[in-house]
Amino acid sequence: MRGYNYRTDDQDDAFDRLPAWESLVVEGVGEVIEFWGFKRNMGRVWGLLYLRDQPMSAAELQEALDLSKGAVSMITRDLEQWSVVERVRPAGQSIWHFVAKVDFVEMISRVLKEREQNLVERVKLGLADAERLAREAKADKAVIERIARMRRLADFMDQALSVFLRTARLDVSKTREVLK
Amino acid sequence: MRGYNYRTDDQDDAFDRLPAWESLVVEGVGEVIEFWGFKRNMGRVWGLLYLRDQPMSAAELQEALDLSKGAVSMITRDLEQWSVVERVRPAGQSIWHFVAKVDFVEMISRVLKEREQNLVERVKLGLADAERLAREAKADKAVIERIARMRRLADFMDQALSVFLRTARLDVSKTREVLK
DNA sequence: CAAGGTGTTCAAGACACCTTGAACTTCTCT
DNA sequence: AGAGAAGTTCAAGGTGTCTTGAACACCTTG
Repeated sequence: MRGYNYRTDDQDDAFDRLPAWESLVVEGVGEVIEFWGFKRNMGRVWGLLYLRDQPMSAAELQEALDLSKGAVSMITRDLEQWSVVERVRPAGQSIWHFVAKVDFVEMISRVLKEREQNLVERVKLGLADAERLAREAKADKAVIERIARMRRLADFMDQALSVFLRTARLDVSKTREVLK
Repeated sequence: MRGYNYRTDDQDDAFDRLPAWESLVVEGVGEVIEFWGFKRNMGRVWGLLYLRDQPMSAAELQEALDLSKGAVSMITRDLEQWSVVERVRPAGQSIWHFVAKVDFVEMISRVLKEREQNLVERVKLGLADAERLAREAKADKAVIERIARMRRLADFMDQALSVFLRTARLDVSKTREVLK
């Protein structure tokens, strides 16, 4: 998988700033998140916030995860938009802090579904057009049939993913709050 | 999603070389394949071979899909390795031709499963280490519990994907050969 | 086995995506 | 309202991945 990791000023990386177990968790979540098509650092930030279970400021995140100021700003904004992180202001503090929310599987589901639906929709329309055009052009009957079969395959893809997402959510909620 | 598309010598692209319906199918398959993490051109090649349902030479593929010679060689090799394309030599021909095989969903399943299993395995090991280290370091009990919960989440991910893949294969085989 | 075409490899290049860091904006407190 | 800190934006640069194209290796046929 692809992985970006700038800011490796020699051995001055995250492994030196965090207890070993925190590094392991943070990097693990980062990889999983990346697998699902998000930015690795979104996972790292969420992971640390979840593990610590206490509000952290942008500066603290920047230090702990060895990110730039800008990166922290953008990543927290993303996480907030996906509502897996919340921005809070502890009593008597003027600085925003972040806390992890736990509807994490929700986020993956939502995005995956959305991305996949856009795609399948588009492809299905394309295949419908293709079928029509092939008919108009009096293409071979077998060709038209194969296009029709592909449309069916697209439907299956859709269904299978729905089942997957339903299962994922179910599994997670079944055990009464895996996280938190 | 990412998409590469070199070799766009002005309007000299694939849309001019193929009947419109073929372009639609080819590009559609390309997009779907890309969604699943493969190279777009793998999908385009397989799509055309499937649609045409007749052996095509490397030169024909190159011309039809506007690829370079090297690209055709590498892509067909990939597809062959995933056994979704077969290399044949029509009677009395010295040139290799390619034909589409139909275990396409199989390919996606196999690869997805493999990729995901590698990842989950690695992450689970990491989380196990993390838990051990946290214990040894006498970290807060709640922290340890949260790490344990994450391990459970990883298991769920595993299961959910298994269900997805099983469903996909089932759906496809249930209807007796969607493709072909 | 020699010539010419067919097929493969791989370094260089192209592209999309991510991150940086400094300029800029907004906020907070006095 | 002003100073300084907190937070955001975005052009420039970095990184990984895919493609190109030419050099090379391999066939095949006469």
